[in-house]
Amino acid sequence: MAVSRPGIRDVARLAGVSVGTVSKVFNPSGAVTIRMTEATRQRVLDAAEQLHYTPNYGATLLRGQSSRTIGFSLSLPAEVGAMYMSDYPREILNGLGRAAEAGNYQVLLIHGGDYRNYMDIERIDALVILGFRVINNARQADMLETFQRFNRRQYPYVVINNACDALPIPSINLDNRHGMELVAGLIRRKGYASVGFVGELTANPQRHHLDRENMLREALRGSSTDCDPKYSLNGTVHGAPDLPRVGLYSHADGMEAVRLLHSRGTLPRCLVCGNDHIAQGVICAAAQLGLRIPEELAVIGFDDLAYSRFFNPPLTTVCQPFEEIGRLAYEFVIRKLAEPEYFAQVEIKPTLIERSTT
Amino acid sequence: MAVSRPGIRDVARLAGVSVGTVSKVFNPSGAVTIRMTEATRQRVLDAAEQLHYTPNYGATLLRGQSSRTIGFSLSLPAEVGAMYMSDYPREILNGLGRAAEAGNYQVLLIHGGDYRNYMDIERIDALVILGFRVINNARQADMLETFQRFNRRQYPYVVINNACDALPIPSINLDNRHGMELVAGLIRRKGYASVGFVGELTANPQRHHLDRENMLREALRGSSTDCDPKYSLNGTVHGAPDLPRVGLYSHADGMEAVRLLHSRGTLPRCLVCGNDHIAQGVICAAAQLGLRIPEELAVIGFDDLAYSRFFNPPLTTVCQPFEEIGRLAYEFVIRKLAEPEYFAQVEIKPTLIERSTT
DNA sequence: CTGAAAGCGCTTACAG
DNA sequence: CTGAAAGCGCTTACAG
Repeated sequence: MAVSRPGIRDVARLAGVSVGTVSKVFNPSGAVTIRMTEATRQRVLDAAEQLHYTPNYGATLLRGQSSRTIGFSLSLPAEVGAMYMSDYPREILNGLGRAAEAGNYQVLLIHGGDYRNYMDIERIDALVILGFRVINNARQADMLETFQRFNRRQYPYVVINNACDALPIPSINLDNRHGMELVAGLIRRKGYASVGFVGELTANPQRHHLDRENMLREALRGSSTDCDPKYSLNGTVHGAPDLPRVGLYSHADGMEAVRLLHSRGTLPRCLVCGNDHIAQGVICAAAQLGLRIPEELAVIGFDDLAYSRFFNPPLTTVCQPFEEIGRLAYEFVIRKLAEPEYFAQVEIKPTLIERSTT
Repeated sequence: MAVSRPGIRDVARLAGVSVGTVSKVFNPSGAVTIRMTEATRQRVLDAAEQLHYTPNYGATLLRGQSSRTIGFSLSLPAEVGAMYMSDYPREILNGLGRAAEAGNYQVLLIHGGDYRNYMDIERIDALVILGFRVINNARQADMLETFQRFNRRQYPYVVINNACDALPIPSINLDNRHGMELVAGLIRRKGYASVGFVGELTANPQRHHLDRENMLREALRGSSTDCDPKYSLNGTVHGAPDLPRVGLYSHADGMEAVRLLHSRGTLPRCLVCGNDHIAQGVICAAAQLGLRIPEELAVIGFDDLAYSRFFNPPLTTVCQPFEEIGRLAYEFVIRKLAEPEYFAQVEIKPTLIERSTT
């Protein structure tokens, strides 16, 4: 980096044009209304090539109005560690990344609490935050204050999985209730006699697991299916180890849940799982116990990860369109960039994918 | 962004100090040797807080020497699409990201061919490239030229899975041969009568699958195991569809391979798979055919993804320490940043994890 | 299109 | 520590 690099004046000198012209060549969408012939443009490009000139990013950023960068923040609770991308954040990122690429934006991964000031310093134009809703989040008060500030300044940001109920924030949320209604419909059709729900076996689980369990129970109201709580394990479980969170994976929770329910004699006919990781653990443990799926135990997941169709057996699950969600997040902030008053809370409808575990 | 934001002079005025002092507070490791009392520092911080001042990133970048940003590039071939992060890149990114976070660096995801000039424009301090070696890579010549330029300028970069044989480039590579020797050792111990290899069923597969098949065959030389090519499917397969690459997933290749080998009557006693995705597909298809694993068909994977231990049955596989590789990549470029002459080609030894598919 | 210049918001060297 | 200033490498407004 110590090497003295050519500047815009060097290129201008070599090409025999003014610096304004060079600037315009490298900044065609800028405010300056210089018009030039293709021959002039080519002469500038040739000179730049010859000198190995590239515009300095810091200077461009300082003078220009855009960093052409979108931040992506995993606002994880402290116990997970600030940087841990599991399967579904990765799929959202793929959708966001491809949309950004098409729009000539880059994606900056932002660790930990840093996301709070990247727009202040103009390092990013917009921010996509992936919410992570747990029962006890030490960062809740801090997030509330941050989002209030963002709103006051009309920053272009959006939260996927709204993690802040106390405030109306721009967000993209999955309609969990609709998802559980689809699941309940399947259970009624199949006529399973009993149903349980498996979430995370920890005192501080993600809230959507608790929500989904409640919504499932409500959707099954009036049916002949037995939903007694004894069939379910979700959150703090007496007699179960509080499983340490390893990254964002929860396969082990599914395995442990099956073992516990089985040993207690309360394994239901069908287990609905808070996500596909848990379902994979459930299938793994059930197979080890010699249970046939779906004849003796039906399993329903939630998420439809890229590889859930290759489970043994292939998983029946609720499909979240993750890449689509990533793309929508991109479009959301781009629109907000153009319309400072724009506000929305987008709701996404999941679908049900029936495979071989039901 | 139209709002006029407070500058360093505003803070200096309010705190009753010089701009140099403010700069030093926000830039403690800078070259200037201003010393101040804790009381002065606190006064500056209070003034900044009151004005909601944050240093402008563009100006800092222009004047300073570091962007404190490391680029991460997935140099995928065009047919995959420029932005597609599958399982193992994600795990490498997690390792890189956490190391970067600890070192106060950010990670910028770089799409497509852009990685070629991000160091030129000083947008990033260093670059980690994840190589993707296919038989025919249209970008090969371009990569060669790029790496030559990087070497000439002593840029801090490192390639994980060296994708450019024609040039000595700083790299971190897995010792595939060692991995396949471990696999061969297991096969000898188990005494499997016949062994095949399943890679990607496409005319343009990843080279490491072909390498691994060859290395396996060499490692089994002299054993009683039958390695006849009829048991293997890797690359172009006559009679098989050329499976379109969906992202970087290859589960479908594993499924298709089992169906084909089975219908031809050449399913071996043990299938070694080019990666765990293929292994998952193999298990899924074998179960559908009613084959018992491992009694009738043994399966060995490669990678040890985070969830391979939860396959049904849990997968025996060669373990790549992906997060460790990400961390090593970080340390590599940080060292190169400090020692411009530093060069290395690091080799990583995989280990064998025996679970229930053998 | 040119050419000379202001200024973005910082860091740093300098004289005190 | 202060205070005034140069300068990083650009973009842009201005007069021609």
